[in-house]
Amino acid sequence: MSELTDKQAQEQVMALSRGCEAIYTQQELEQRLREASKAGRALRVKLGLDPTAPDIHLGHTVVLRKMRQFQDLGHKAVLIIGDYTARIGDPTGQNATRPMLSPEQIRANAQTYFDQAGRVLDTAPDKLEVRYNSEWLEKLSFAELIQLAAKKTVAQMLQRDSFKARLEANVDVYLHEMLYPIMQGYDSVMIDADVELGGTDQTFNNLVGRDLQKASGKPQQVVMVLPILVGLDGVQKMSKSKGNYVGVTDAPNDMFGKVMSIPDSLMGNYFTLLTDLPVARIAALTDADKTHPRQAKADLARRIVAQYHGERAAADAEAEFDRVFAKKNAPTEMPEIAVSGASLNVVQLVLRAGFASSVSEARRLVQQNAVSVDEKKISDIAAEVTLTDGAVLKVGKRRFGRIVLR
RNA sequence: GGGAGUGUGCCCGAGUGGACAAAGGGAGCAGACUGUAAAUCUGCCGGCUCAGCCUACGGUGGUUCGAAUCCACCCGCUCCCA
Repeated sequence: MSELTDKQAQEQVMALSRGCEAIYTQQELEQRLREASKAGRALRVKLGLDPTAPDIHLGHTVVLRKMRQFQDLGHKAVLIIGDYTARIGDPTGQNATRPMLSPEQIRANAQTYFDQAGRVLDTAPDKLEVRYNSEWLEKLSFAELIQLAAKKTVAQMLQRDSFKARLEANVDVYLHEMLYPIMQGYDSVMIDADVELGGTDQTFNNLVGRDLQKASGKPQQVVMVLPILVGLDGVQKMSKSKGNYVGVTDAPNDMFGKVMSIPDSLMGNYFTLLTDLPVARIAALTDADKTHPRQAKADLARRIVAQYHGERAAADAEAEFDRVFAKKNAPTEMPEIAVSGASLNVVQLVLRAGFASSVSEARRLVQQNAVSVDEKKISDIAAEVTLTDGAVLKVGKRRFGRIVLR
């Protein structure tokens, strides 16, 4: 890496700032970038991982993409697997009874995580370092822990929003929860982090890292806070349990369709956080007077799908989407419904296809005029459907199945 | 340790002896309208061999012709005092 000019340094800071909710501090970031280039070394950019949630969705990629940006500028990603933290309990106090994870489970989760995160990150050995925090936390003595804890005051710890809110709401805050920020901060000390990335919910923890580094006589890390991505419903944060997510392993067609279903108001946000499109372009795309929202959204969907499946798959997904939802044709590929005999009751057919989880539900769908076979609506629950090989069963707007005779 | 509350369907929440599969809201599903957007309107929203039946209001047992509702014990959660 050659030494950065003033202009280059500023440009990098500008680019790295994109999408960030906050940076502590931007000046320090610029300074760090300059120092690193001068010394010919890569910055160590830390990201802490919870090894309990290995399924990566677009929400996780916001931070991962920021990490990738650093890698592309020649810096090193340092992933910290919070195996020790996970062994002890839940850091947020949300699920008090989270089961402890065995080392094997943690390794397995971490592996899944890398397989998926590798779709965003550069996994070249010189660009990625992986550490487990049990490596140093396990060795920490009680006395050392007390010394660390002595670096922070109770008042400082109570500044954390989640603690404050819970105290005010009379919800229990356990003592050990106060130690999580300390442990995570200690991770930063141990790996000499130059920068730490994290979502807004990690702001406090990451800033504690700065404090502990300072107390240890080390340079303080720059903390870059990224927003929590809103899910497909446009309201709640994206999460698997809320079902409002797009997984990085989702098939191209699903990905495309899911993105098309987001509220228009969310497009700007997604463009900014999930694509590399220049800000000016995004402004034009999200201005309804300049671009029809439908078109802008298809553009967004195409770009996102392309990141995970390639341009070709993205184009195919778009064509398929148009075929099914704009032109109302059956998809080219659909699950098979294996049946036998000459005819079958509609309700049973819907059930067999797996499009309803109970007879009642299947019956309701039929009564609500949601079921058709080869484009012909069937609304009588007593109707017998003549089984033809290759006939298409459609339930609702998006569930299709092809009848296959056995 | 003492006292006071509270536990209802996916979630929130009303219901305090019969008309309760249980108000209302949210989520979800379906239909209309559309751009698989938003907003809006309509219907559905425990299960089944579906004009009927079964299971369900923290658990067990009891009172009663009849209990989500009353009683006893138990379990969980919360608050106050110590």
